[in-house]
Amino acid sequence: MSLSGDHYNPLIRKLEAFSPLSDEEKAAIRAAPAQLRQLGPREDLIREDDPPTGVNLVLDGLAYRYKLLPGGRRQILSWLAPGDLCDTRVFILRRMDHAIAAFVPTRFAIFNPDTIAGLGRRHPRLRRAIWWSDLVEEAITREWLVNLGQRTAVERAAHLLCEIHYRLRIVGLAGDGSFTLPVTQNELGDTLGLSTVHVNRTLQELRREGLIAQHGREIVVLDADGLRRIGGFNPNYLHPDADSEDPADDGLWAPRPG
Amino acid sequence: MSLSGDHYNPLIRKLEAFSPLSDEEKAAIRAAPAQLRQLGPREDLIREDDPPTGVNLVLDGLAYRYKLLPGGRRQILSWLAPGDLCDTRVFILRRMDHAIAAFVPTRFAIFNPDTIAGLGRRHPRLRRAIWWSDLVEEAITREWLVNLGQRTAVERAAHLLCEIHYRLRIVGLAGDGSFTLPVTQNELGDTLGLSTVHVNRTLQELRREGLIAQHGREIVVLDADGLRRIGGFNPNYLHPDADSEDPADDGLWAPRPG
DNA sequence: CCATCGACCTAACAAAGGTGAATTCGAGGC
DNA sequence: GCCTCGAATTCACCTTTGTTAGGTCGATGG
Repeated sequence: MSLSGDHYNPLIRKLEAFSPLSDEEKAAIRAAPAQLRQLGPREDLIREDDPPTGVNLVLDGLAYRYKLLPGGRRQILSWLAPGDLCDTRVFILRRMDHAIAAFVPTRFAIFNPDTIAGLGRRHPRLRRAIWWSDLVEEAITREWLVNLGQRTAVERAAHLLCEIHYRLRIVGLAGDGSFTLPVTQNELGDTLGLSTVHVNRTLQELRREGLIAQHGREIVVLDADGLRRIGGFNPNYLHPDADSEDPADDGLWAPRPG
Repeated sequence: MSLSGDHYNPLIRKLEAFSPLSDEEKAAIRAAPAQLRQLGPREDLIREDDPPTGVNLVLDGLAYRYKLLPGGRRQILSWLAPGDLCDTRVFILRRMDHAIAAFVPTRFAIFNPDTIAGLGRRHPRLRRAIWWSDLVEEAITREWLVNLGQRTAVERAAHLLCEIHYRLRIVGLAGDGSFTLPVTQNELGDTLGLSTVHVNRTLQELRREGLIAQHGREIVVLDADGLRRIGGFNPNYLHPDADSEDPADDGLWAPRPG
């Protein structure tokens, strides 16, 4: 398949948060051949020690990277939202050092690394945008390290909610006031390095303070500023800035004429 | 300057852990023009919000990435050892989302991004090796997330010691039995997400269990297996495997003939 | 209607780790 | 040899978070 039939392509939406794309660039993305893979809830896309397969793009749903430890412990390393393009270079490695799975039914487009390479080669602005999305993923991981290392339970939870709300808004999956958080408290705990019981206490505190309300799996943000303040959330690490360079001048890592 | 005068180039040593390099490839690295920067202890190379400058290579000493939080909290995000090539693509971003500083007097070679791009363009095997070192840095950050999220203080410390010992050995800066850990307990705490007092208790426990001994800043590994077991250290995430691909066949992201 | 199952929630208690304030140690400078 | 200073160490106490165990609720299926 290719993505050409998709009325709505979340990758385009995501990359345009960095740099506007021409019709030709968008068409190139839509025309890129990909394999479609549909996962049910809690199903693995790829496991630790498996050889990497391709470049994964989340189309809808919600996925996560994780690592298991002896004793049944699990750390969730990142959340992958629609529009997130994962592992653009991981084919270099012999095997995965972590696994990827879906929280809820999730569709992936799986590209051959050559396909992504070709897009970058033919469209310098796409190459820059893809690198930007790689760099943002790395920055998110670092910020999560800050979260686990320095923040209290309430701060961690508030920070995560701000980040997810922000990321979902970029791809049009959340409004200003609310969003869907399709994960259990146990999964939140494995994300935040907290026990399920303490996640429960922590969410209660956020509700008691009037920062959020929950209706099922819908999170209503009652006090966005307060949530940001508690979590110490500063979106700079998501690098929302529009691209500043003229891509025509950008020959980095690209073939040189002659 | 270039690195040509350096009798010993830690980048070559590091990259050869992935893939053996030809004399021509090594010569290309040595000939790459770079700016030398020498930092004193606790001095910053670059601060959060600064625009990225270039691609940084640690030549000797020991450096770290970190992020500050209100209230004087600090999380150290990674340690940068000699041979670590940092931020090969960060020039894409407008500003740094974290800072880099030195633990001890440290020398850096700072490359123009174009220089690194050129190396990769002309030497496919170098490009692969540099990507590998990027991917390993990302994997280390993920493993640190596991460390902070799931492991107890003693486990965290043991894991960090195993990792650092391993990484220093790769570049010939440690033998099997001991290595230098030139950081204070306060800095260890900001790395491990622990208070200084608790780092002290934790190191005492590792000594009491006969796993390590300390002579000043020298760590003597008395029971390497025990330390690995306690820390749950599995070096797979450092991807020590030699490269398996024939670089001649590797045209990914590279200019295509014709 | 009833049984089942997963998720959410609660409570009592235990353990890990943080805090603030000394005190000791050790290397370098005089 | 003595002083100084940062780092390591110790202590008493406290807070946060984990653990174990149970209970409630709602959706699903027989």
